Amino acid sequence: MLDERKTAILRAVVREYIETAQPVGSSHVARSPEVRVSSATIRNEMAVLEQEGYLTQPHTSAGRIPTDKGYRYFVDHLSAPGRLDDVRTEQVREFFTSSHRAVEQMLAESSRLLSRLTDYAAVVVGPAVEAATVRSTQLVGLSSRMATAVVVLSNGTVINETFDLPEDTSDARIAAATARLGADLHNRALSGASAPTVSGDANVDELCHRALAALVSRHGVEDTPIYVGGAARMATAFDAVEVVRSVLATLEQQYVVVSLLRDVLGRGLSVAIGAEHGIEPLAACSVVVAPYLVDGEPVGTVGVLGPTRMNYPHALAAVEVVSEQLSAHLADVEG
Amino acid sequence: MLDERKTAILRAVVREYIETAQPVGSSHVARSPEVRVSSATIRNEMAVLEQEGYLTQPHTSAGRIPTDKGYRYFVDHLSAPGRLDDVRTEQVREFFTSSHRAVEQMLAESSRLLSRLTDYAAVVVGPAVEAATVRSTQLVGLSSRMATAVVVLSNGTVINETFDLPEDTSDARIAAATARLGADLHNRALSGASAPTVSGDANVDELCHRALAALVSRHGVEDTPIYVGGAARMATAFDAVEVVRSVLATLEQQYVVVSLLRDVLGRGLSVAIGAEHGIEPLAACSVVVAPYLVDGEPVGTVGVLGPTRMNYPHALAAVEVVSEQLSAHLADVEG
DNA sequence: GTTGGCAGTCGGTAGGATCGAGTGCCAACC
DNA sequence: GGTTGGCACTCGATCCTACCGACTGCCAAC
Repeated sequence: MLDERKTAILRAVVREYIETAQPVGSSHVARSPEVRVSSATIRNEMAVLEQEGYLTQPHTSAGRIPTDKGYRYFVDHLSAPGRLDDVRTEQVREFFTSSHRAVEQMLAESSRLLSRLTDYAAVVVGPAVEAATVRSTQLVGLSSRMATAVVVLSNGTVINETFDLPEDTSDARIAAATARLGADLHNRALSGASAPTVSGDANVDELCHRALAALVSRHGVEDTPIYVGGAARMATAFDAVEVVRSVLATLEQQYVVVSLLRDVLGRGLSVAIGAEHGIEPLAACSVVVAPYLVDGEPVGTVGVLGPTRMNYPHALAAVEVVSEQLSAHLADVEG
Repeated sequence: MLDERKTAILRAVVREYIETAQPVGSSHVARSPEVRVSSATIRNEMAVLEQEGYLTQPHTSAGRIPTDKGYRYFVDHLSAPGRLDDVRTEQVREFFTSSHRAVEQMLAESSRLLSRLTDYAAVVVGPAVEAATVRSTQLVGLSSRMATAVVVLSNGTVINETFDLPEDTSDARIAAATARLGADLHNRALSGASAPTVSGDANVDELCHRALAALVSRHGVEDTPIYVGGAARMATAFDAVEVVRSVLATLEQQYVVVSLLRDVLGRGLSVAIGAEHGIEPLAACSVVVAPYLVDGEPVGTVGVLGPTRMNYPHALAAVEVVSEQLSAHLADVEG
């Protein structure tokens, strides 16, 4: 735990660095009104803060910048909760009252909204397939050889997969299989679904089996869809083109992002700073995430991805508001 | 039309510049085996090529780089058709024989494949909703207030939208509306669908009306989904971070990309170089596109987006192969 | 028409001087 | 003993200069 003066100095350094992206020196800190000692004293304190790992120097004779540990202390102890300004709050409210699209589109647009609010990239992870139950199942023949299986889940999402038809499949058999699957799956979780009970017709059984196999095998946790909004803003956040490239490349790997955001699903509004999340190409990034809830249960997450020197109070406020509003509007769907 | 010698020189300049990204001087061209004159002669010829707008100098005393017009002449007259090497061809074939996902996933993965093949960003525009007919319609109640409408189209894509339920909607009425919509829409194009014929039940009519309104209003040409693969590779193609940012920002604007790729839908395999496509933020980019066909009709497009100094023969070959394979595999669905 | 030669241009790089923001340390001070 | 002003020192950033080298355009000779 840091004493009051170190606290004030650390806070001033973090604030200043977030704003200017320049290493901050003792004289800058001395100008801050909440620090009432001379720059010499500040220098001494900053040296201590560096020894203890809260600050670092890019090179001798430069100012200090916060380390991951420094940012961590800042978000845990030094930053006020943070509120979204009225204009932005209004934006969010207006967005959610006017938007009435399918759940998938709503999530995609939420990610864009969150990105606009914060000027960082935003990520939304869709509701977990496992947690939802099946509301409706439908098999539709597309050609003599192929069909598609469509499932509507209780959370409002729709998943579909195509599969090959067995020989000699008639429309009647597809209808029969639809009915059978509907009965078997209704109000059950898709993930737990086993092979359907055997009917009299081998062809129908085979149909059910293939449809179910296609659906289950391709909609596990790793396959949960993600929606990335404002990826272009990463290019403004970092000036090293190589960092931009590797961050964007990582964002394209759906399963990495899903597992990253899923990790924090149970923790409520939270922050992962720099290397904390353990994904090496994103070591220069911080993530602010919050789950959105349906019936009090977390089912998915929204998050903001920015440089470690992101504006945490603002990002936290934005993520919180969006996750709340999203929860409220998804509750309409599920309620 | 250029004489043979100018042709050879222009070709050499384009090839060299594509490879090295450095302005190429007369002596470099002289080293090319297909040019059998001295560098002095080449200098004269290059001066003419510059006057005529095929080449330009970044500054005096630098080599020449091709202009958009120069690239245009190159792709129209100077480059061999281009074949994909065997390893890559095999990759494509393997990809398409092993991939049996829903149409949407197949398109998304195709964009990633194309990006891997070329090392540029790739874009796939989904099949036009207008061209497809309805195979199946289903309304599913999600809560007492909301329902979702799911439509399977003949091209294998599935679209869905949620809408508010009127008061006092029973499951029976939803079923009735499903049946009515199914009858009205079956084998028709969704875009041409008008309000369904009036039934005896006002609530059912209202249901049909709302479902149809939600579906039609949000699935026009502008709303066609796009799949962008390998956007991160734009960061490698350009070193100016500002260009990267504006290109990525443009790629996020779905309707811009859709209209860009739709423009060339009827033209077969084609190339838009630099400013030709008229989208200002993409002036530093070229696009190689080809439609994919179902029943001989173009329904969507695949394309590669790279810097104007992209490897056109290679990109053309890759786009062509992928569009062909995609057509063939979508034919399975629709056939 | 082609060519070798040559003067001239100009970006890029290397070396050197300077500047200034910032540090660590120390002696003096309260 | 904690705090402070002062001071020597460090080191990146900036600017200048010189220089190199890759070009070009032009011209006279072939």
